[in-house]
Amino acid sequence: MTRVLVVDDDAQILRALRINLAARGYQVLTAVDGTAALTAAADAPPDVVVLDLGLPDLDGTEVIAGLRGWTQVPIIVLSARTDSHDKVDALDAGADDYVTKPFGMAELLARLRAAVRRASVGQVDGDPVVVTATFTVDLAAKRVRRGDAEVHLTPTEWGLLEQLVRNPGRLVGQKQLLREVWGPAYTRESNYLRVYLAQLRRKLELDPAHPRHLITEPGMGYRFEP
Amino acid sequence: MTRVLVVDDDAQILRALRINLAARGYQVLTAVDGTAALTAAADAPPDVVVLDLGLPDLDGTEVIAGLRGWTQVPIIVLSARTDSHDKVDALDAGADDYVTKPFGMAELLARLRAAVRRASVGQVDGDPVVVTATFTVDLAAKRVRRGDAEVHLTPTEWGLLEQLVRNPGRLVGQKQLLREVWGPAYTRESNYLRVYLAQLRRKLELDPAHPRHLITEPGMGYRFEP
DNA sequence: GTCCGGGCTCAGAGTCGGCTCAGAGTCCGC
DNA sequence: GCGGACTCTGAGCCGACTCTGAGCCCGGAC
Repeated sequence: MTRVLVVDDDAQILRALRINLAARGYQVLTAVDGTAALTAAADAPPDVVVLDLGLPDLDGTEVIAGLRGWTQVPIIVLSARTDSHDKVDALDAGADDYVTKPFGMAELLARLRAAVRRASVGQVDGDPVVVTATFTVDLAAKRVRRGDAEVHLTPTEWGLLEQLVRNPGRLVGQKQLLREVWGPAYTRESNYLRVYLAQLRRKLELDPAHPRHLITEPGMGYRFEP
Repeated sequence: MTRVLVVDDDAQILRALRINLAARGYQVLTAVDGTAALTAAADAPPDVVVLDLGLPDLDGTEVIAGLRGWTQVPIIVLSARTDSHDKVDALDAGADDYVTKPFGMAELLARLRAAVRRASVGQVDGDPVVVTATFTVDLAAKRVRRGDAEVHLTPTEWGLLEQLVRNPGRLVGQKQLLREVWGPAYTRESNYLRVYLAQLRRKLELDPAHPRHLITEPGMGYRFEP
């Protein structure tokens, strides 16, 4: 469960955030001033901090600095100040995001999700890959593996596969494929597609005669089925 | 140098951003529509993307999804829409931040700094020394050892090796290598690559004719295999 | 049943990209 | 001004990739 530390001296806002966050399955911790926030965070490190800038005891940037001294937890700043100077200060002090009051709850929640997602992807280091039952495609590294073995693809084969994999489950038209891989002058050479799709299937499919992931849609185009 | 890809169909904004970013030491790449943005990013991966939502060809969330399919690069969305619904959609699609037009340049720059800082903390991992079976590369000290002996590299050789070693296991395109080592005017001189890769292999590989770490991907680029 | 169009497979020809080597040009330090 | 290192260029060779054409299969139309 994701733990959110909400820091605000306004009981109204605290209440509203507590209810909304709890309803969405977050575990909510609260603090009403800067020192309480710092001790609470040190006590039980949260996954994300929502921090109001107008605290009674400490300046907002001090709280941010206090947290940043030892943790990279995402910090979303709330503030009534719309002055760009305040925003710049808070962000440069180490905040991740800055939302001005009055704020929409939907937007705040979306920014919260974005911050948490970002923090969590940073932990797993691997490249994002598309996986099927028989092969895996690493779009960033431009690599394809089938089981343990690396599969070598030619530029054309890779271009074709990339187009299909970038639209998982969706039908990609013949013209579109031809345009993206061969260029706009080749949109009628649909036989190229047949030849190279056959090669891809031979390299990637378990049973090339009955493909399960690189599907032909007769007369229309092709589809990659994850 | 931090590379920023700015995507906007408004020439005014493109110009303003280019000037402001370049003045602060960023390297600026631009694209005027979604497909150009996706190919530009695949061609030369930027460190951060500034993306306008109102593009002529693709929907903003499609561009975000297209990037998120293979990279975790920070995406800052620009938009004239203030509707919270749009913000939620963009953030949930994978954007990192959402700035509404008209925006203050100081604020945008601060959010940009925040996004880049965040992305860079995860990367610092470990020592800047890359080790393979036959040689070791110390990126910080700019030294290469092969067994006990120090190997001397010329500036060009080093630039090439550095690019490859900084992307271990990943394919680095010919254009990208040429741009990074020789400059943007040389992106077609792929014979340079052959000559210098051959030299590197002669200096570093056990069997230069059958390289195990500096791999050619015909028609696409080269790959460093740790 | 026959015809026809779209799709699959296979094999061969031509081209293109990649490797190697050697030599000329250029830049820098002494 | 000289020497040496570095960078660039060109030629020959080779292998791989791309394209093309022919034959075959399948399903639908007549």
